[in-house]
Amino acid sequence: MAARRDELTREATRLFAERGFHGTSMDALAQALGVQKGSLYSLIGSKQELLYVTMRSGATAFHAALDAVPERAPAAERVRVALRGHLRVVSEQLDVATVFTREWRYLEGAHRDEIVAERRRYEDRWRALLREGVESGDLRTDLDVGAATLLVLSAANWAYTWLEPGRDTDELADRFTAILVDGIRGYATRA
Amino acid sequence: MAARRDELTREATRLFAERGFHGTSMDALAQALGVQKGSLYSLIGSKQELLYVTMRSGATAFHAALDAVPERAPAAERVRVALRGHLRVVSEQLDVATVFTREWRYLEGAHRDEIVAERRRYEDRWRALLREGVESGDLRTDLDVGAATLLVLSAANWAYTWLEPGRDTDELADRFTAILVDGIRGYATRA
DNA sequence: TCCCTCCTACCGAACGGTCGTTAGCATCGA
DNA sequence: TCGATGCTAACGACCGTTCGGTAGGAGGGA
Repeated sequence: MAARRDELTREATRLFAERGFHGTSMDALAQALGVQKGSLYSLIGSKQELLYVTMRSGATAFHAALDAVPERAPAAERVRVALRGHLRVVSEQLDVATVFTREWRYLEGAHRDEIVAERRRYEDRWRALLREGVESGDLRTDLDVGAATLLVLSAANWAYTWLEPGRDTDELADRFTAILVDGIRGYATRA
Repeated sequence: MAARRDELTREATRLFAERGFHGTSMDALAQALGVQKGSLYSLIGSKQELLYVTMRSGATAFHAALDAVPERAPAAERVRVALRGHLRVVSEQLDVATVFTREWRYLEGAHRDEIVAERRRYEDRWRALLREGVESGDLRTDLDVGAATLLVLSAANWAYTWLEPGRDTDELADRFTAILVDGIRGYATRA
């Protein structure tokens, strides 16, 4: 049941991703559903609520991807799996990922606080993953964990701007991991 | 002369960065200047034009930063200088950088085409920089230049979200460069 | 010095249109 | 019969933009 409501939230996510939250009117949304804009309010309480349900499904998807990272494994392997998971979410739910990383600032009130906290928690989990790698000796002891976290999260958060839906993201994640783990320096110039 | 107009574009950039283009009304802009909204139109032709001048100064700033990268120098050093330049622009002109990377899609018509081309050219210049590093032997011959470019541009483009204005970005750029060049792998686990 | 013209900046009011939202009523399948 | 879904019409607020008018100063010619 509530199939029509799902249709609405899906269409809303798509338009929010394409034109932005403020750039999408309830009227445009209604037209996409083939319906009068007043009719939308028998399916949803407000435009804000529409944004919120998108954000919630984004938060759920990204955290679920991190849940699949094995507790006991070499750090490089854990990074690889985490990056694979993140990029897979982005490519399989590109609109959700786009809205989640770009439009969260237009949430208001308690919903906003909640989503901001979820985003922060996601970053903290990544930071912990890298810190544990240093502590276990898998990663270099002089690694700047803060900078490394920033770097990998940048790659993850920027992916929605260039990732084509349906692309093989596992291989891509592995390439990123390879660069992160071993660096770009030429063999000949290694000190 | 035209001092008042500069004041307007500066305030517009600030508000576009804070609330987004569609989230900023001409009325809010006028209030920030202490003026009636109709009065803005003796200083600027349209809201679109206001967005465009911000985008232009962003494009100019980022390209100028890349111009300062030495032609003949080890690739790692060139990456370091380029990254320093980019992050310096972001921190010194945070609002401009924010609008440039986040609000460009709301430009319309020919202005949009122009700015999109500038953004693409900037990315191409980065890609060339890394490719030349491989060709000169400074960077590993098996480096995936596309993935490496994506990685470094992600870090650059995401910086506006976390960089605090006035922070020492040179040191930060060097830390990023160090990770990119040598990787995160622990010495003990090096193959 | 005076006058006239031009320019910049702003005013207050209004334009037609769109915004998100609400109310009351109709339809229809379960 | 009842809940889900949709309609039409309207609400007040706000949108970006245009308008005619005006204050004040700069510049130039007589």
